[in-house]
Amino acid sequence: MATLKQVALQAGVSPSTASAALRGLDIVTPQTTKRVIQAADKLHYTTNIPARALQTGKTGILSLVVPSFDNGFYSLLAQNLSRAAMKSGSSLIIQLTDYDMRREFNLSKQAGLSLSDGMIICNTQNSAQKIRQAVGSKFPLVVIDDLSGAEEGNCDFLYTPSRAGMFAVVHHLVEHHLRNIAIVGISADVIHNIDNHTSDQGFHLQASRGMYAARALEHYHLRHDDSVYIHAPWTIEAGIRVGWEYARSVRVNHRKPFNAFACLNDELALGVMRGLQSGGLKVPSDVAVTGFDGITEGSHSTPTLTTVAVDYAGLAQSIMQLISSRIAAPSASTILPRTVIVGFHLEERESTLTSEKIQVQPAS
Amino acid sequence: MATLKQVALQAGVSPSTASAALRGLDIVTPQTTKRVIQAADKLHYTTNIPARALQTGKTGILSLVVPSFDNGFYSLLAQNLSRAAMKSGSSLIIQLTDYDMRREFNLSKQAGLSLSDGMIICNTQNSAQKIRQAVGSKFPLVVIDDLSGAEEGNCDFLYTPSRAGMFAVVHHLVEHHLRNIAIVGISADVIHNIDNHTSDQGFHLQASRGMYAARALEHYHLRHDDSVYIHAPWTIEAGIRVGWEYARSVRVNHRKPFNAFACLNDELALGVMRGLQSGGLKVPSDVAVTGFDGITEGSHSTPTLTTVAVDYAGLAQSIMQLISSRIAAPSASTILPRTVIVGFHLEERESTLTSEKIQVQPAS
DNA sequence: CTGAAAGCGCTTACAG
DNA sequence: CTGAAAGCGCTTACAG
Repeated sequence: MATLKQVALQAGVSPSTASAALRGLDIVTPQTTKRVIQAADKLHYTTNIPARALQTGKTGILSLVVPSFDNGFYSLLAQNLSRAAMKSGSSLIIQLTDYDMRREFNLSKQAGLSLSDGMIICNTQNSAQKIRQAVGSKFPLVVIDDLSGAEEGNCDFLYTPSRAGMFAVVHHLVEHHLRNIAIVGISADVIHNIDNHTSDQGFHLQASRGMYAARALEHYHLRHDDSVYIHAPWTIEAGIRVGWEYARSVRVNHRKPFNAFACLNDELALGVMRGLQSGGLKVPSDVAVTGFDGITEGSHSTPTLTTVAVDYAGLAQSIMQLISSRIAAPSASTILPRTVIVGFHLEERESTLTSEKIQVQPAS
Repeated sequence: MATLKQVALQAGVSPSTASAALRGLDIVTPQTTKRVIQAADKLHYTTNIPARALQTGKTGILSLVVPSFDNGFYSLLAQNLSRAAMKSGSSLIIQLTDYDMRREFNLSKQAGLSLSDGMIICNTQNSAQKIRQAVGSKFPLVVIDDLSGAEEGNCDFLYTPSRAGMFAVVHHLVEHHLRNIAIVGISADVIHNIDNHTSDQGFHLQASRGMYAARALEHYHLRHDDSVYIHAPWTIEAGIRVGWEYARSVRVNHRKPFNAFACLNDELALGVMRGLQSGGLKVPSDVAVTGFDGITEGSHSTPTLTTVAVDYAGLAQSIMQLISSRIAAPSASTILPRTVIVGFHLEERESTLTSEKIQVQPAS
């Protein structure tokens, strides 16, 4: 490995000049710059990152902390962020918490160390405030779907489009005459208590997405008594159970209380479809199903899944902007916390495909 | 951020002693060690990685280069490797090539630089030899399912269990009376020419897995004329097309030439099932389907997919062993190239579930 | 515009 | 067993 010193020697300049030339500083003559670059090429020089990092304090590495890749949301996030990082010349270290509180905390702590310039985290076990403690007060930090909802911790917040997304889903269902909608992934209890103790309990995403679903039902004058909310963890397994149970109750009672299941994420929706089908119900003709996230699996399932497809490229881009600006900022300056809500589009697929579609006039 | 110097001062020793103490070298008195550790704790000291790296040449970072996370194989690999790396105190940088040759080459080059201690790559566009060129001759390198099959490049090779896996699949199908087996994902041409120009064309995995499938058919005295091999890229989309086409031909000709489709990877298998079903055929009663890889989607599909489930934890562990030993080795010493074939088990699921199962005596 | 000097925070011989 | 010195490969003020 050639060093800067060798390059400087080869080019007949001092290391300082070589350094400036290679970084394209315009305080150096075009000619010398050229000479230096040629020398560098000849020697296959590449700057030693740790050495530069030691001096500048910047490694060009970003940390991404997510619970797991089992949920397609996180692997899409990782994939898009990895691309975006590469484009801006950074590398991405990806660490998994496996939904473990201590590991989440420790990984944050590590990230705040000397290795990376900033961290993006999908924290599921510790509040943003706690994460901030772990990384240190000045460390660039982006929190995705903040679990506390408190937006404390002096970092940048990024949210999936729960409000607009759930409204779009309900609008879409109503357009298709599907007016008996169950909301899967939230209990009526939580909906009722949302205003009392919103955010201090660590499942803000679930609660807020559920709440917006409830608001959307009201908005379109749909049934929204307690029986409409079906509690379930946001996993495929839980979804299967919900679908299966419902199918069983239909068989027993000879009644179909719902014609659509709006699930609060895709995993759940995928499970629900499977459960319904193995229970003998047809999707969408007996019951339509919708998801939220736009994970890849939903485009390959049988039937394919109508869902709120998050704009992952945009998500990654926003993250890079937020974090880059903090990394670039002189440490003295304070950028105030910012909040970004990601874009989406409603991906209409087979799971809500009914023959007729009507034009809906939303209630004012 | 506290520095080693400050810790030393606090503990009343020299930086060199503090350094040795913190690294647990036994050349330092237990008492002083203890004092140093206490001082470090008190000051929340953590060693500056770039500074250490500058000195030692080791960053504790490993690079993983994969094409994309769209194929569940790569995200499972990443997930398991990330865990394994964490366990041994390293971090994992994950980079995506998007199946682009230049990017694959450039990322390898970067990895060989000063940032990471070693690289694990699923190269799909450049031969191992080319990758070796990019990273430099001494850089620790593990190649997964080497695309050239030439095993040149002086690195460690890791393979998925194509031979044993395909034999297990065919054995399983035969046990279930499914003796008319199509192999999906390889053309008869390649099978015929396998011995002539095995490996020089950059799709060794496809060719060798296909070849072992062919051998397995022969072994069990099954039909293995050309019509049995169905060419298709290893993607869901291609699989859908294959399944759909077959269903159509069955409708037209009123004949079912196959009762099982053994697909060379899971993506393909998932697509085939979908294509068959939307073409009106039932899986497994009309045609059984098997995959290869054991990606998560196969446990959630309808029906769930019988597949060769690779031992991902073992895979990750093997990789860590291979690469750690090279990193630890004094640069003078040369470790000869090693080859590891990963373990697996045949995951029997619904896609091959038939009522009866027979005991097979493999042909000798 | 260019170069000599200092230093980032560690580890590694080498004396004592 | 411990410490003073040198140095890893850069960049950053500061003179010229």
